[in-house]
Amino acid sequence: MADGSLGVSTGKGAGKGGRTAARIREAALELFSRLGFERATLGEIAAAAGVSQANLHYHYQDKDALWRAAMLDLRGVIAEEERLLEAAADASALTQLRMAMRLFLKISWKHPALGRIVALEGMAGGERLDWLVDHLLGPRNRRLAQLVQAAIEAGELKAFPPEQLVITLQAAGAGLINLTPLMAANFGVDTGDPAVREAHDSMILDALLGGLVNDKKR
Amino acid sequence: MADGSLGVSTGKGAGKGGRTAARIREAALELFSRLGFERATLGEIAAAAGVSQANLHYHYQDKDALWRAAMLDLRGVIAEEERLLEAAADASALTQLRMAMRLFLKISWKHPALGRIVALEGMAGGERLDWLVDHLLGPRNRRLAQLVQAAIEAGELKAFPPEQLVITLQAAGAGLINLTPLMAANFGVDTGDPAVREAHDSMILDALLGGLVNDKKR
DNA sequence: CGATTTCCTGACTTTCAAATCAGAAAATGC
DNA sequence: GCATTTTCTGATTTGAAAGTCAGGAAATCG
Repeated sequence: MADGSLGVSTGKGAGKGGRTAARIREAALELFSRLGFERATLGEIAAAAGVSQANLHYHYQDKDALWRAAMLDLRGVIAEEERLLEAAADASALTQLRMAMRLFLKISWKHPALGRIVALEGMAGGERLDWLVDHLLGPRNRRLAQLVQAAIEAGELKAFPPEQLVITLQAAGAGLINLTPLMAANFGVDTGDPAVREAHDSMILDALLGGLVNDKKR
Repeated sequence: MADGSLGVSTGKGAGKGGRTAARIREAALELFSRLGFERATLGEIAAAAGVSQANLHYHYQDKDALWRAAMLDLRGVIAEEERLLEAAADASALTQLRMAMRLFLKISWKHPALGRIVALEGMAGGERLDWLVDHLLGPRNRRLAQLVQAAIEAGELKAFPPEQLVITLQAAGAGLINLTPLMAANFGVDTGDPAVREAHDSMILDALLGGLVNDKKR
């Protein structure tokens, strides 16, 4: 049964096969998100996963299907974020927003593929972006925009267009993480260094987000 | 044959040949920066430029050479930025930095290809990124980092790692511009709208950069 | 155990884009 | 005008990656 049925174990003897499919998706996610859809070849993905190239076609019909399956693995990441945020639904909008930003940074360091995919496909447009908006990004972004809107209405945040603010905060937060190769090539800075990461997070939280807050509330 | 309509060049003398090559580079820059090197095909570029695919190989040896030639067209953009900044070399570091940010936004709206290229190749790494750092990005980024360093030493800016701040400000400033297709797909927002652009620029300048400045200087 | 299904691979075919080439068209020079 | 060079194109070749397939290995089941 080569239907490429998402990581969830189907019970019975899916032990080995499911793991192989998962390894393939992991390798695919890494390469797709770093290089983009066309630049990442099935040969590379197969090699990274330690399987034959033909095996990719056993588990997934074609390259597009593999791409979608790999992207769906990120749904768990988004869901976890949502779960944690809902636990704080009672706090002020600004507090929730700060928490969302912290979560976003944490997730971006742990799963850099998500931010890279947004950047890659968000610039290119087309069918894959539409698919991502439908299946992964749309609800999350709209929810965050509502949160920003609420913070503005509560007078806690300067009045900028919520959609633009959401996207810009994400771009600012994920920028350095996405641009790890540039940091290395241009400055010799290693973003794997915990000191770099901490400096980055406090820069985003203290400085950037701080600048958006209404002075009277600071 | 095809539709050789483009024949009549308005320019005189050596106008035609140079103009054709320039049109090819323009089309190449747009497509390379939006889609990335491999996703952009020579066929598309040729069609966008209104010439045959073989013509691309007449003016440029191969796809790589065309890519580099298209990138070099951006040197003029960088040089212009540098020229304007040098005119204000006497102002305080913070003033220069604000000016640099304004310039960066203006340039990013006018030449969105530059920001997209940084994002695309800066994420992927590899030979093309190294080439870009050597020929286009390196000096500019290091100069900006020095400016930030000076502003910090003058006590005008909070003390964050200059390289990280430079990259993050660029990511924040170009984020929405790069992600124009995402803004359209996810929110139906058209970044061509002047109102959107103005709101974005003031958001970046007032809020984000404002947040980085030392309170005592505000 | 043998039978059956699931999983996986090497070898092959197809497809598509990059690169080449011979020569036509247009510009330039005499 | 004719000759020469430059510019450009259609047709073709080349190469690399996607996709197919027959069958082998391994797990599962009676």
